[in-house]
Amino acid sequence: MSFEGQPPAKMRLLRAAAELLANSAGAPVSTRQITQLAGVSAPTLYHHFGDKEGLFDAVVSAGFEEYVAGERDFAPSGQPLEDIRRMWDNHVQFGLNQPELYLVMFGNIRPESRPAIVADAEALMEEMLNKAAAAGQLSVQPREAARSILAANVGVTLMLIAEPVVDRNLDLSTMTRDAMIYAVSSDQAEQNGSGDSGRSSVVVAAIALNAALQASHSDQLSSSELKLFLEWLHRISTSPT
Amino acid sequence: MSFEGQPPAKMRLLRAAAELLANSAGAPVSTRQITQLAGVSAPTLYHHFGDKEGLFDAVVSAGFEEYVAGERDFAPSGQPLEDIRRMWDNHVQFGLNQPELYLVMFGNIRPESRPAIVADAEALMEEMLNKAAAAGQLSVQPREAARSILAANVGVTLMLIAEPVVDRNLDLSTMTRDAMIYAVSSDQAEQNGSGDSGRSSVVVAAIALNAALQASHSDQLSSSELKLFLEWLHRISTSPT
DNA sequence: GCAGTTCATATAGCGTTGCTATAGGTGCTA
DNA sequence: TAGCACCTATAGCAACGCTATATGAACTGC
Repeated sequence: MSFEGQPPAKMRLLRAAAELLANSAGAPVSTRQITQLAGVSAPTLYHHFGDKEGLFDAVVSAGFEEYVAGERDFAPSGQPLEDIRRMWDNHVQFGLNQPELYLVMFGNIRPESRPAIVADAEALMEEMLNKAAAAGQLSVQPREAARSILAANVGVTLMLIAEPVVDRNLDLSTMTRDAMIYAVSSDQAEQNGSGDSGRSSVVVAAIALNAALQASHSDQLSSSELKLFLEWLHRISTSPT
Repeated sequence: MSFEGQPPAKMRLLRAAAELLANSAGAPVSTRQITQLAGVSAPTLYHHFGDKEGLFDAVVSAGFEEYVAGERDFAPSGQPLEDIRRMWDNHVQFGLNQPELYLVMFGNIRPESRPAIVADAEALMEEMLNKAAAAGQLSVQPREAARSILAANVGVTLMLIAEPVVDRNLDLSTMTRDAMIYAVSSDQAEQNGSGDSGRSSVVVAAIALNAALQASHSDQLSSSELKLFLEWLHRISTSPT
């Protein structure tokens, strides 16, 4: 997190607050700790930031801008939905790397003090989804999809933060992520991310197709063909992960 | 919120805390306010609840147990997925009715102080999902689905709480809810509401499986089997709507 | 080169917070 | 009635967020 370009005391306050917040492990961070670490007196803090929350907002803004900047640096992959997956994962990683910052941002949001950051995050997500919509891959409004996906993203990240580090399981994130994208995209063949989630997506798709075939009395295959088809389907569905 | 059966001072503390918390509009509630309203002195609070957070936990527990009780009173509709929708809506409504309580429960959860309530909520959701799984309507493990849905549910509720009351739009909740259930359920023709995808679920599933197979290099079928399998898949995928 | 203004920082301390060391009362069982 | 838990109160500590006030430095206009 860099705070260049700020007057020295202001910058040192930001740095001190960020550092203490990052290492506080849930304990509240006091203004006295911050001003002491910054080598500065109390009124300086209030001169620059108004109050404690103002300082924290500034820290969060800086952190979030960095996150957004990193987000934008991704070369678009040409697959908007893939970009959105990467965005989701980045969001989760940001939260897990800086849980205190994240809790300040998304854990304590209230109507009267809603950080503009939430709106920024929504806008960023919407921007990505616009590309997906332009490519005909979206079945709902980009704005609504963005809000929906972001809400789920926040919920998942908070849940993961709340879990003891040892049994944090990112499958929760992957699964929810894909569920949201799946539900929002029109071209569901786009699904299944590259890499390690590929196989389990095959299984899911096979399960879905299996169930769909059972219910639909499709007549595209003869009964003998169908029998063999279902057998293969079963073999795929029960393949080891 | 009822606290019957408690010793008088303890009960009055719980009631006072609940009332102040409900009307605090985001402002922090002090132990002095609570003890004064309860007509009790400070040490009494600490005797019964250990510390402030202990008291808040107790308030939250009582509120949540009431919510759970109401949840269980629903006569099962026979359509598990419909019950889950109702459960989701109830959760959101609970959060919007008691935002302060809700933020204490889900907004500030940390590994070292994770309320057992989250686990309870997960268990409750899982219980419902088990019925769906028994009815063959689930394409993923009930436990994972429960965690995933609950995470999204929490995220949506927090987002709605963060919004000014005037432009709160429950469509965010409905859409995310249906997206999660849609993605988690096996029988996607079962979906109501936005079933406007046009294509039959068989086709969608076949397309999905096709794409998934292309990307995953599955070795569950021999190359000749796979060739025929894909051909059939293609035939299903291109069947007339 | 100097007065006026503005910005940045410091000393000291106010009121409130969460919490506790200590002790007194109350009602039960023996 | 003695003893013993349990519950509650008085008084006060250390830490908190924050501010009234004052001092120094840097720039501005003449």
